[in-house]
Amino acid sequence: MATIKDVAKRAGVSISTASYALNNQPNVHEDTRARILKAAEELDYYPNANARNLKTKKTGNVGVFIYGFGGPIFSDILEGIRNQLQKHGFNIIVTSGKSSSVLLKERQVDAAIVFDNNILDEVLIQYAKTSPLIVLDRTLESDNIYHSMIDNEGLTYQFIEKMIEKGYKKFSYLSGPKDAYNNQERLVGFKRALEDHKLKMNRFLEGDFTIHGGHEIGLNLNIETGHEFIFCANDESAIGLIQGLNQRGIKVPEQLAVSGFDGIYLSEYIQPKLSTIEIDHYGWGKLIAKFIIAKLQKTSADNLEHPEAKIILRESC
Amino acid sequence: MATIKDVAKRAGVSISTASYALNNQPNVHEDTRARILKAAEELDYYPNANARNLKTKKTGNVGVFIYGFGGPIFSDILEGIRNQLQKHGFNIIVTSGKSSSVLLKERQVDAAIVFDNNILDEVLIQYAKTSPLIVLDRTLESDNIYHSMIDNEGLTYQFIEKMIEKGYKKFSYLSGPKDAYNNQERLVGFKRALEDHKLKMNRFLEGDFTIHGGHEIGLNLNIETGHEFIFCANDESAIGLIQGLNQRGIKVPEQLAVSGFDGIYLSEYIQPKLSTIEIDHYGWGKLIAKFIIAKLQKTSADNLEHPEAKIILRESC
DNA sequence: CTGAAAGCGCTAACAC
DNA sequence: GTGTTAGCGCTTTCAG
Repeated sequence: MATIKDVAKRAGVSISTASYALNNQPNVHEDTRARILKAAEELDYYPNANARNLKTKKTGNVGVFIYGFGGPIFSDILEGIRNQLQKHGFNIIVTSGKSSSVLLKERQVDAAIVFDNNILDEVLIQYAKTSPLIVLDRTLESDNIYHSMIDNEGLTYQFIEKMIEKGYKKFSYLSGPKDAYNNQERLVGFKRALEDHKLKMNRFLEGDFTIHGGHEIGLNLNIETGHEFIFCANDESAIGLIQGLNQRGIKVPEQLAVSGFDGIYLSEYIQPKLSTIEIDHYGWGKLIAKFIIAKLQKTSADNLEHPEAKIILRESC
Repeated sequence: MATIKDVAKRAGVSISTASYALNNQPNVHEDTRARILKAAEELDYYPNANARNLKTKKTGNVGVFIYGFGGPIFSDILEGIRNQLQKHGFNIIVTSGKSSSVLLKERQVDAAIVFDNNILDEVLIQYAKTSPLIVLDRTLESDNIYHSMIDNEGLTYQFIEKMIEKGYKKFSYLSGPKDAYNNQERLVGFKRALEDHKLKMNRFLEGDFTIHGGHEIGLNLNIETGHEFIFCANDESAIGLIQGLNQRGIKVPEQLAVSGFDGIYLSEYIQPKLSTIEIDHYGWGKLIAKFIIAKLQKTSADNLEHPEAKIILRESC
């Protein structure tokens, strides 16, 4: 690999002049600059990131740490983040699992966006001592740590209230994993809405946020008398549930009403089309990235906003 | 941030001794080692990756470069790759878009796995001059570049042949984007199978690999007389197609047979269940990662295999 | 078993 | 406009 030294030698200048030219600094004679650039070109020179980063204490990378590569949610958020980041010359690096803590500890990224419960608080706090950090799935108060979260509780509350107005009376909850932050908050909103309207939860169905989990339940659920409304903690569960019900010939929403949460792409393509609480994930990603960029460039101190959401009533309830 | 110098000072040893201790080298007295480790602990010391990488010319990172974060395929492959990589102490870094070329050029990763048509051949060739590279979506012959690909053509051929044996005679093709490698190869296999059995393609439907694209077609397709078989270039198209057809009350497979390609999770959860060519994406990812690890550790020179696949006949044809 | 010192490739004062 | 040089934080010879 050619180094800046090679370029300098070939162009017949000193290393520093080469560096200046290569970094588009002024104060380099045009002819010299041209010679240097040409030499770099000929040698297939590309700066060594480690050396540069070591010196400048910056990497130009922003890390996104997620708990898994799967799922329709992350892909939208990631695309939103990427879009903004790359517009401003930052690289997006996404990782998951053990690698996350390593990259964080080694500071391989200038800023971090975290959506992974498995990363320890202390790792985050330590990281935030020097670099901005955004957490999306926990409340962790510390300097340099910022939050942006879905208003799970409020949105669920609103939604259930709307359904009550619509005449539903018998509400059940199909949950996500017990330890999932989103699930917990949604459940709180759900319960609170019912309480405030003097209703109580009909039954609690334990799911896992997956289509598979919902499907199993749909296949085996005993259908009660009285028009039941199953609020699913996310769209995937709801989709699986509906598929299972469909297979048994149970009509949604006629015999059983169902709704989801997230507003994933698929929710429009099932039958009946899923009613849900739609989160603007792509926009959320952009929002987050914009904030990070501002922080890194110290341009401003905007507030980090929360993602936009709206209730979408389609056919399933 | 504490550096190794701080640790050494606090432990009352030289920098080199500190380095040895921190890197679990032998030849350090246990007491000294303990003192150093304690100092490191107290100072929240963590090695600076850039300095280390600059010196060792290694990063411990393997990059995966994909054309987008969406889609059910990548998530499985990525999980497979991650699983293996992390088992062996490597980090997975995934990125997309402009960042890909940057990370590649700057050699921020010790090895690369590429599944993104947008990255230029020359960038890859340049990268491969020093580091192993696996391409999954193009044929690019060069030193240090390895391939692992789905046998798109062969599998499609086999599948169609099987369907011909089953009695189908009228085959149409629902494509992916024209420029997608996978799509092209599948089409070749499709046509060849028909030719070899003296049949010709009934019609060519232009899709885009998405549920949405398939759905539009399903909604608008004019149903011909004679039992038509629509081979979809991927599962998502097929799923969309079936949903569109369902909405119009057209029965699959009774009135129209459909099949997909990929074997995504969802394909089991639609009605009718989708018949498809299932690729073991997770296993593929593991395979790829294993090969990379061997290369990086120079353990062996295994051949890089191709992903496993099998034909899954469910209900849609 | 421990320390001194060179050097990885680059940036950025500082001098001229 | 250009060159000299220190030094980022670390690993690793080489001496002792």
